[in-house]
Amino acid sequence: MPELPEVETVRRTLEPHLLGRRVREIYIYLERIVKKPEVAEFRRLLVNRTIETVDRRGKYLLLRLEGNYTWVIHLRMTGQLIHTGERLEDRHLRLAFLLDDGTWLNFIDMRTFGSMYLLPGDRLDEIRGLKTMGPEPLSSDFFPADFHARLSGSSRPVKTVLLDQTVVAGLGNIYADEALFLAGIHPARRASFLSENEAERLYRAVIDVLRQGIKNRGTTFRDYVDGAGKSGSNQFSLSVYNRSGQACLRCGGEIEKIRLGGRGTSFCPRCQK
DNA sequence: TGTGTCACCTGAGCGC
DNA sequence: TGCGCTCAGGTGACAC
Repeated sequence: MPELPEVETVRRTLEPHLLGRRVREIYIYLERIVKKPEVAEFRRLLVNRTIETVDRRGKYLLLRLEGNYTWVIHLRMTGQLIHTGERLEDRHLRLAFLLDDGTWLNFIDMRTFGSMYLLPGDRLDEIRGLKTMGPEPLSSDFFPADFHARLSGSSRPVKTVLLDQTVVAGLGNIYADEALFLAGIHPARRASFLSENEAERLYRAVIDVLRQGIKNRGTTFRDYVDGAGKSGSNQFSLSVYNRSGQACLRCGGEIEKIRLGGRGTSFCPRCQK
């Protein structure tokens, strides 16, 4: 599932192919992927506009276009954005963009949760997820004290709080479980009960697991591929996620799986207190 | 206002 | 072999 490291890897692999390019034609096979504006206006605004930057905020890709427009893409659960020489033949191809150099940007999404927007740069606040998004965990304005304060303000389980994009941007189920294991914190602990020391351990762990995920070019269990269609390798470096019933790599105890906030949550009951 | 639950979706895996 | 059920999870909407 695309979380921050996966979206960042997609961004990095697409950037050299998209910078300075213009969309020549758009093929839309599933209109509801386009959330704003109306499909006809989306098409009119996007065609022949030069892509000036390829950025990321949390799990959103932000393609800045000439004329101060931003093309916003969220991959949600199974979205793939793949640059190719030919249009891909795939039953889950939802949109295809022919670029001015004759190459293609394919948007494949099996479960069709993905979303696209095209808005003037000063109207990005119309996307609620962007407007309310918390600090970027790999940026210089993410501080332990602020992170602790955000945790302290919630009585929810700490795992649930880590998934809240208004608290910290970009974490999903995989990296939240991994960060909690690295920090030695039980996922069901009330966030507001974490000590300053524990919050700082978790802060470091969040940064570490995200950096490792980027270094390994993302985690591929089934659907995720980068902008070139290649799988990541971080699934071979995970400690707890998708390892329930197996031995903990640290203590040898059995990894357990519970549900928190409706999400499967893997952890080591011996190592995480 | 904070929190929990559900719907959106499709395919894989499982039991019968 | 085929059917039905459950599970996977990011986010917004809704209820309390």
